[in-house]
Amino acid sequence: MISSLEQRRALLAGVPLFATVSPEILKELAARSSTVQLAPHDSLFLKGDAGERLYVVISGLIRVGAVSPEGREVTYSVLGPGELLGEIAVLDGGERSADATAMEESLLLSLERRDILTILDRSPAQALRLISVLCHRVRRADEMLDDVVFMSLPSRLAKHLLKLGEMRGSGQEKAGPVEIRFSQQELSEHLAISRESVNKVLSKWEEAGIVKLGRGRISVVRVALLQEIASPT
Amino acid sequence: MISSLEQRRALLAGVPLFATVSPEILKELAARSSTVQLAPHDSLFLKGDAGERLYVVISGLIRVGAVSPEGREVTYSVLGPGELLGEIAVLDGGERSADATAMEESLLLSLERRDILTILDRSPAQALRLISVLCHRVRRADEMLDDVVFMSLPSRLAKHLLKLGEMRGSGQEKAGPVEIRFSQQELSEHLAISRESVNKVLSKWEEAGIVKLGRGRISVVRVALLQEIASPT
DNA sequence: CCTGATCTGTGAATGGCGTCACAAGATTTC
DNA sequence: GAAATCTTGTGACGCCATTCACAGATCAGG
Repeated sequence: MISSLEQRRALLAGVPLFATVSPEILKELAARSSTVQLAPHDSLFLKGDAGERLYVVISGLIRVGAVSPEGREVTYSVLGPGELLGEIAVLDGGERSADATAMEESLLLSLERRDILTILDRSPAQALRLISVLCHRVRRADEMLDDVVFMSLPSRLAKHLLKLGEMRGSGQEKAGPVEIRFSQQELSEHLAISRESVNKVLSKWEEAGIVKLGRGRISVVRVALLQEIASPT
Repeated sequence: MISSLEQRRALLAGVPLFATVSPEILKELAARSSTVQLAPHDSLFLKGDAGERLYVVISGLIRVGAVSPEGREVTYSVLGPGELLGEIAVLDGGERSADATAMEESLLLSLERRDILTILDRSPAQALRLISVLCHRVRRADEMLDDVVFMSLPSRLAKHLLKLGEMRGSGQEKAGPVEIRFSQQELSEHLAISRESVNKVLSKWEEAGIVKLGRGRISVVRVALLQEIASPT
């Protein structure tokens, strides 16, 4: 558990967004920050909530998405260590624009809206950094739309697996096959496709020797082949 | 044609983004701005271009989207008078993230990247305004994704027609049926669905008395019914 | 160790939507 | 005014993915 102020300061300093913040302010920010720990499937906030806090992912994976009236889900993005979360509502003062849920054990730092606004107000350089984070969000959202509209189901699944692989793999490197620790049910929810379809595609891939399947686990044996499938062709 | 400096200043002043800019700066901005006139189907820029200019729509409609390798299209958004265009590349210095094309005769004001950056650097208030424009973009992109994933083809078409109707209708009010002046071919491209499907749905609606069809034209007779179809249910 | 709950694996039926193939009116062009 | 080009209208066909309906495997807890 992270409680030491110095630890929190160091974590904030490592976040790209705060790279240009002066040491004094960073220290103050760290002092005003708090931590949130989430177990898998815990919800951080729901679409429509009031949003007074902004989060930085320290460790773990957070899924940002929404649920349709009928209960189907979309995923807008999957965020990992160092990434910002919940900015939209904090910055424009509106409701949460999406649900945020932990995909695994996760630790976040949280900052208050007014602290953020104070910093932005004092430092144009800081505002510009935030602007570029937001630009990145827009680009990513557009890309997501491309994927859903243009790519086949197998391609989208392949791309998702590769992304999950590299997000969790960051640190342990290319030691052997990439392990994805999600059930087929979860994968299908991430991508808004049916569980059965996921299974059929994965089974084919297993036959082809691209992956190995286990309960709640997928080992990607031939990464290059998956990349081929994931590419638009 | 708009060439007078005073006219350009007035136009800029009307854009929400520049509402808090001081009169002197606004005047300078106006002096450094230029205008672009586009005929229907003219391209303003393409995805991948270098983006040194930001645009404000004065009149007309601009479609922002992309084309897949196979030639299919997605639409990220449709922008009308007062809206900003091309911010992403200008702000983060990257390539154009999408294609921008005029859907009808359109007039734009254009500003240079460095002029924008100067303003942002001088005024945190201005940066905050821009941040909220970007937040809006993200929300809209997410909504678009919802629509594509959750809504049926007829619902999406209905929603699109309603949107086009209100974007062009702004000014002429609810005088009689709403007229949409696009061919079924164009509508199908906007929504990344086939022309034939568009036709079949529209034909059903015509039978039901919801719309009246003509060459290159759709009159929405019963707006309320369309709204019903467009709602998620 | 037994019982539910959670996964995975499949096959059959269904349906939405794209593709293909035309046909025929409307517009433009020369 | 004849030809070429757009546009709308429709039916046939097929694919892809969802839904439904099970069955076996594995795991968690009383």
